[in-house]
Amino acid sequence: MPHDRPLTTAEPDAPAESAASDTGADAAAGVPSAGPADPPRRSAATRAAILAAARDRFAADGYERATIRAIAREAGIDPSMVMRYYGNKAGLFAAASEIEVHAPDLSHVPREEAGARLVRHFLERWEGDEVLTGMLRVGATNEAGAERMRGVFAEQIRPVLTAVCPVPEEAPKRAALIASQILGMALCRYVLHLAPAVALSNEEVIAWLAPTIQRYLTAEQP
Amino acid sequence: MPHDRPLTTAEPDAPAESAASDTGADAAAGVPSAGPADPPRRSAATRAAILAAARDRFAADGYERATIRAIAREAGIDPSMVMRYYGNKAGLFAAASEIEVHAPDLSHVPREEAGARLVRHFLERWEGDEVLTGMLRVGATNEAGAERMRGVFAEQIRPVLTAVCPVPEEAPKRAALIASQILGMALCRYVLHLAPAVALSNEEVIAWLAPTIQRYLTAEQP
DNA sequence: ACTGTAGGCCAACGCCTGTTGACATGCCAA
DNA sequence: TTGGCATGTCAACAGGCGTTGGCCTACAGT
Repeated sequence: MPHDRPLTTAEPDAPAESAASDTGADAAAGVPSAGPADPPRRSAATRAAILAAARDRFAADGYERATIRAIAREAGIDPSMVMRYYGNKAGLFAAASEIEVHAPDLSHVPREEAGARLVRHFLERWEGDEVLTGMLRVGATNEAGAERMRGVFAEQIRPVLTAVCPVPEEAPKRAALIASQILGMALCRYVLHLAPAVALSNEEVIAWLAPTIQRYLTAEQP
Repeated sequence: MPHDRPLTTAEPDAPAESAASDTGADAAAGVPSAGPADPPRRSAATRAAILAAARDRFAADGYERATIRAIAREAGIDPSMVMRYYGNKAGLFAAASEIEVHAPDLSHVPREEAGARLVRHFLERWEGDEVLTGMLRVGATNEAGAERMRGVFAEQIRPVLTAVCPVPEEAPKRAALIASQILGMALCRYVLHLAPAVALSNEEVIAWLAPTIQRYLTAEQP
């Protein structure tokens, strides 16, 4: 049963070079010139096109239904190019699923406004970037997607809350509670399309959820 | 692109009979003898085995990765039997994904205990039946799965809350809020396996979530 | 005892998938 | 000018998928 290891091998050999030649692999990661004197690779545009198409297809179709052929077609290149630049499908996903949540700095926000601030930020974030919805989709079915979401939680959400948490040891627990409410609302609105959840206005969502988040963040443990 | 209509055709021709002979199709739905004088079909055991295996595979692997061949293997029969009894993969999924949430009757529960009661019920429900986790998984990626979850919400969750809602018109909105928190926690604990969410004891979850649910249920609109 | 039919298996179909290797092209340095 | 190498295309591979139709077996009604 080869599908028992969906793509847990993504990290080890993700940016695999088929030939030992690809020195400019980081160009696609957002750092155009990090090496000592690397020539601006002509393939940068293609890499970016592949990555954009991959994000699009993964977000819309999930991991399994998003095919390399469809991604290549959308990027306007041959499927074999995807393999050359990203090794295999798992490697492509690993590269395409790097997401930035831009959690707001709460240390200069009045304590009692933190909840509303958080909810509003994530609401806007979610509606402005369908990749987040896609990650939720993939994270539910695919182990690598789930791992990516755990990473985002640990590296981007938890630290922000730890900074404002009176008792830092409680931060992970409180962060998980907050994540559960925010992800749950995103799931109902943007993935499941639950009618009453979709019908809520953004301001309604904020008004209802902010006190919840506020309590998870600052109330003493029950 | 044939995968643009994943299985929205599930409902129309789900229990398709290949030959016009299968009069006992409802036997698998839990009603062993509903017809006037139907002979107890010998195939009932096979149908049940297929259904059990299908629930298992769909829940563990999601819709796309759960293959008919694997389901048949687990049920100990030939893949073609699945087609005979359930028409196609979409029909099998439609039959296998009928879930009963058994939402508790809240009309005889003290108003202020309703939140805790709900959280406890769903927590136990979720831990006792991995099919619920599977539905969450499938609902995130697959349109038919999402439709099924919307159905469960509309037919099993909303009515229970409408019965105890002071202003019945607000019931859908409040039900959606409650669903967002409960599904969100289930997502973090049982699907994403977010470490701090998994680490929470059931009593902790209840203590934290009950006031939230209670407020969504009974507080006046903000 | 005979026969119709439901239950079940087997082998194959056409299609799509991820992945690979051979081959063309064009840029850049020597 | 000539070589090497990055870029890219094409065609094919092996395998898995959902699905189909034919064939065998055994039970039930007459």
